[in-house]
Amino acid sequence: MKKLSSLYDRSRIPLYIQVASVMRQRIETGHWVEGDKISTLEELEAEFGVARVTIRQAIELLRDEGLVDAQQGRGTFVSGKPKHNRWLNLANDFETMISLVKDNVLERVHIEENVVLPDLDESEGTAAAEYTFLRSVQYNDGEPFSVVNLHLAQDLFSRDRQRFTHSAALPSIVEMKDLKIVHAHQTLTIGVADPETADLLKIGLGEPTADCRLVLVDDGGVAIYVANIHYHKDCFALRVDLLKKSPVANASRGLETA
Amino acid sequence: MKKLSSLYDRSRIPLYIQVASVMRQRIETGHWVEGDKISTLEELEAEFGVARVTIRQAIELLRDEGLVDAQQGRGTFVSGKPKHNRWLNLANDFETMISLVKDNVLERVHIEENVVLPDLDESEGTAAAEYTFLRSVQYNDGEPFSVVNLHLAQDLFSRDRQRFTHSAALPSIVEMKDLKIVHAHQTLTIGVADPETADLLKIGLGEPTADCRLVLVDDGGVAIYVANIHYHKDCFALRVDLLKKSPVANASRGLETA
DNA sequence: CTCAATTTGTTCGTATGTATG
DNA sequence: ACATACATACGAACAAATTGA
Repeated sequence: MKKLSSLYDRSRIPLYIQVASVMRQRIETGHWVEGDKISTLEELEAEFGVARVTIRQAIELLRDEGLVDAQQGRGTFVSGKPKHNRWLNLANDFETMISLVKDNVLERVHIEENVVLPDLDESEGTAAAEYTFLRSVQYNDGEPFSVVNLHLAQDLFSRDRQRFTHSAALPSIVEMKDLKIVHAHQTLTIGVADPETADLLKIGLGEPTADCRLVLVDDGGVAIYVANIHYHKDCFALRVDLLKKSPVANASRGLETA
Repeated sequence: MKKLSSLYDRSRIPLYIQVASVMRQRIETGHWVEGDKISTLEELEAEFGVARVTIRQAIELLRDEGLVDAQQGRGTFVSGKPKHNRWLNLANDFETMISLVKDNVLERVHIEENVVLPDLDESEGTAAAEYTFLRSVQYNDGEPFSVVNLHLAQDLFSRDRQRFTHSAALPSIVEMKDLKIVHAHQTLTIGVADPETADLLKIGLGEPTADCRLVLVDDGGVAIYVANIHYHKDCFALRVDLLKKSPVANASRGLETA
């Protein structure tokens, strides 16, 4: 039998899904424009190095999503763009971050007091004795776009249980005048959704997410705020202005990037 | 439990791969520590709500990766962490970026002169009449970690063909004293690998990548440098210092470089 | 209008992969 | 380990719709 394509060997994800992903991206990025006739099955067959039926399966997927319209004898045409909600969620400075977070609609799904920090940090301060673990889901237009797993120093949480329980923690923290944040940083990576995250974000298990680790350290060198945030990959974009030293002026939500 | 069965509906990725992803993540995050005996097949079976054989298939995958060691009659033990090479490739300011790029080992895989910019930009300057398209792969330790698709204004390229052909473009550009960059920004999203990118990065078709669009605009408002960079998801991390050097004193928001 | 070329749609047979019990 | 069911992928052939010479 013919070997499966070499690309397929590298990831065991079904071929037709891989192909569909690529075609979907081409539509999204405008490489294939709406109304255009895309390559014929034979061309695609050759380009991707897969069987005709496999291409058809991929097109079938896109058709179900309303992205293409295949007409016998004529060709396959792009019939729409995937609605992508790219919100600029992340900020490059503390001020912007606070202002963004303040308006977030969130739902606390889990709270557990008096826990220890599970994964000790490397060089981002020392751990407090006890933390409160808070998991929340952030919504935009009723759709979940991120899951926040926050370890908040227990003594901080105890100071205003009510507020920390029902609203975003960050604004509450900055309002504590006696508290000095001497260090704050974000590290962004790409991860995969575990069962809980997948469930909360309504995505598939193992699908990619933008993972952001946000740590605040006080003047005692203690990591008082350790958050692991998983963003839905389609609801995430980060814009960095490379020349301006001042905060980016993009405080508005719902801003399109493409 | 059929909790996972419903998750499975959302992503047609084979179940045992999804399960393996989760287990891999547990090892990576330290939820399962090296040397530990992980849950028995029966427990996992119950937790994930899948058949015993499916769990075994997942464990088989992890065993091939050297992450676990299954011993008949004893149990399955964590035998190692996935080695991930997380290099901090991206920068938040222009100077840092240049210094990072300068040392990059890259291989030009494709050059095409006198092309037009394919996807016109939204609000990031006007397009030049003609561009040179350069595709290169960046290596670290012999492993490819990013693919750069660059559209460079044709007149710039013509000024030093030799150099642009064989080394990174960014340093060459900043050295042109008569050229004024008035705007530079990066936008980061999560995308999927198309056939060429997958081939060059040695990953599977449709696997997630960190996509970075980098645009430089000169004092004429022309986008002279438009790059779409695809980073291997495991070779990518972006660290943002939220307090450092950023004027937290919100008053100082002047200093326009235009 | 017919013919031929093009292009999508359908079906068959076969092999292998996935998942259950 | 086995039996079963269904999904995935291939190649090839054929059917049906469209287009234009």
